[in-house]
Amino acid sequence: MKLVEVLIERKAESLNRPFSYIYLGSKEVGEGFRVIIPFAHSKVMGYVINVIDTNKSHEEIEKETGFKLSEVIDVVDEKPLLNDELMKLAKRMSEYYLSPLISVLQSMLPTSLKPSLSALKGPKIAYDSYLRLLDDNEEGLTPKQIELIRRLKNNGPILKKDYKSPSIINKLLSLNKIEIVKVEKSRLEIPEYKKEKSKVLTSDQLEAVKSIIDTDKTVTLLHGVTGSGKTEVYLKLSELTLKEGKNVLMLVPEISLTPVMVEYFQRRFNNKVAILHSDLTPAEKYDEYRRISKGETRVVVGARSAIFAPLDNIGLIILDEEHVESYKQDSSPYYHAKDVAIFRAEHFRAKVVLGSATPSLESMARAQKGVYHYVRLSKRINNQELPRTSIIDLGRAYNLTRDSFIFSKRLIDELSGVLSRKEQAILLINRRGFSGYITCRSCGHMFMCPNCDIALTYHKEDNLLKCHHCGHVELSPEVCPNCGSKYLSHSGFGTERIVKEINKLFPEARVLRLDSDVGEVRNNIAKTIAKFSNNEADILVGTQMIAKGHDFPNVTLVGVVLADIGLSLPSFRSTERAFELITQAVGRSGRSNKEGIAIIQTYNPTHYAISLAAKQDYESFYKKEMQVRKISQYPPYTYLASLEISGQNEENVIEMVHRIASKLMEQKFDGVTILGPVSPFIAKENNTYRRLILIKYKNDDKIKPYLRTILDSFKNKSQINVKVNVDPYSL
DNA sequence: TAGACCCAATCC
DNA sequence: GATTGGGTCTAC
Repeated sequence: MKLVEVLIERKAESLNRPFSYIYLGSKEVGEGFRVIIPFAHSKVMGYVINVIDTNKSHEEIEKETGFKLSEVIDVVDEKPLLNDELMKLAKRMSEYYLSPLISVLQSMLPTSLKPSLSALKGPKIAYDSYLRLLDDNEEGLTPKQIELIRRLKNNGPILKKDYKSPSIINKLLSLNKIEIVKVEKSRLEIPEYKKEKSKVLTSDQLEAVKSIIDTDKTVTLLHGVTGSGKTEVYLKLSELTLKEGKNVLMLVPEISLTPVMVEYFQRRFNNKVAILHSDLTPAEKYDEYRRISKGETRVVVGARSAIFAPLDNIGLIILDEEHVESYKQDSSPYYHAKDVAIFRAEHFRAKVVLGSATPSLESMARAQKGVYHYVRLSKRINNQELPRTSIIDLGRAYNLTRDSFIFSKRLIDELSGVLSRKEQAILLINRRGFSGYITCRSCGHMFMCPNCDIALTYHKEDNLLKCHHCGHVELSPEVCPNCGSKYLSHSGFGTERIVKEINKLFPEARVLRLDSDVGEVRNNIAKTIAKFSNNEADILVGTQMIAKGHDFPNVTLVGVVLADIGLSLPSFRSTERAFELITQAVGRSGRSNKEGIAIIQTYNPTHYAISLAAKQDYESFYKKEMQVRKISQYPPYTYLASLEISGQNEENVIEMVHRIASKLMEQKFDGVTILGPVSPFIAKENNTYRRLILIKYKNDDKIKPYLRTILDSFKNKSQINVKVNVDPYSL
């Protein structure tokens, strides 16, 4: 008899422990197999983490453990889902991030292979059926049958669906003249490109490649200004890695950047590329995952979750635009793709390359300390000039006209210049929605989400108020429900408002809009970007997603419509984020032989994040911001973790968070500071109340195990949930 | 007094 | 996280 220990698919800390079952069947089971089991009045999927063979009887085991044991209903898999390396990785992540192992596994695997009952409804292997010749003896056959036999003889197997007459196929099948062969097919179509020879590198690029190859450090920070040709360095390094017989994992920060990167790799390396990101359909993702784990592909390109690609024998992992926050998953299981990359690289003795024009302070600090190897690319290819940049102070009346509240005189002038020269412009804003929030001008009433503690956002397109956190939707009101006034203020502005403003000022201009609302529909991002690249529009209006990576040669004007948004967000990273966004946006302008300019509109023209971004002066910003971090003792001077307590009952949550905070403070760990309890940015979401405790620490060897014991102490409390976010980005 | 509704307990 | 069952509320 087998005693099977399984993790349950539910991702609550109170269920983060193995449950034991009896297995009497004859199928193979072991670590990494999924099983279907009864659990608390329902059926669930379990993930086996241990199997014990025993001679003891059912009753004896129950007496020993004190549990009533149920039987495994069925074993789902024929072999373990993950190889040794990935299983060890999952365990290491679960320890480092203090996240339940089951939720790490859930996010590592494609939907259809997750340990979850719903996965069973997911896609299966797809096949193409081919007709293959067995016997070419034509005796006694009709002319039509002979025709098919000869076609197969001359051309080899053909797709069954390409041959229209099933009766002839069936006849020949029954005569054993032909057979049907099933071949696995991939449902993701990756376009083919003409193969290209590798480019001749500049001396800077060559030196960078050489230095990365030579270093004995695992991680290299490749710090290259925008337009310095980092991509060519990636490609050269990949070429060398592949030559050595090792494989390459290439990460990009946004799904929308994958097609471009895939094209680069396809042109160089001939159909060896697989794609992995969360916008593939479940079937496509399943096929790519299988293709990779069978070793049919040697390069994987994708966004954050591609870091879990079941690629073996990895020699090189590249994170392009390493500073981008989307590499950090800020929901359970919390992980940063950079850390996972390093974990995997250590296992394979592979190299990690972090590329950026504006490295995160954390990475730069590590490079300066010598933890990472540091390589600088300081020249733009072809010695292109950086765009001329102007900061426009929106607080000065003389910068504005009566025609527009949003665009300054200067920006309007530059836009009309771009339009008349048939060039292109990008306008950037970092918030979505038509206007931020609606308020009543008479009584100040705010329209709030009934489930969450945040304001509803007004969407012009469908005239609805939407909650961006729980999905609550309501009709946009005509009058204030509080005082009956019909004067409602639509304040703030987003991409929709800007598009409307352009339509008013330049009715003839062709405008495209790109933000996460547009991007929700599959492929829309790629389509919009392709249209803009093809000069099918004059102006592209978008949120941060257009600031990164894309190379639009005809763009000569970049406008940051309101640089201040983001500066005042309640996060110690907001200044860094604003600096990066503006720097990257400015770098989009003038990427070919035409001169580019950038206009930054702001109410804070003297803020160092804005003035230094305008000058593209990373070094000064780094120094300045590091001082700020040092004074306030934030990363990279300390590590940060947040402990979240949540539950339906607000009073219980508050009482519990205070109890834990004082317990933590009593410990008086060396180099550990406890902050809070604090209310998070969103203190109520979906009728669940949340409170946070922030923990700053210099090293984790005392505090992490202690946090583990706190989590463990909640294993029999289900009204209150606890989570720890290690290295959090949003609070 | 049945059905609706809420909450806490339990899960091997 | 899902289900259950028991307690309380509520409408006729």
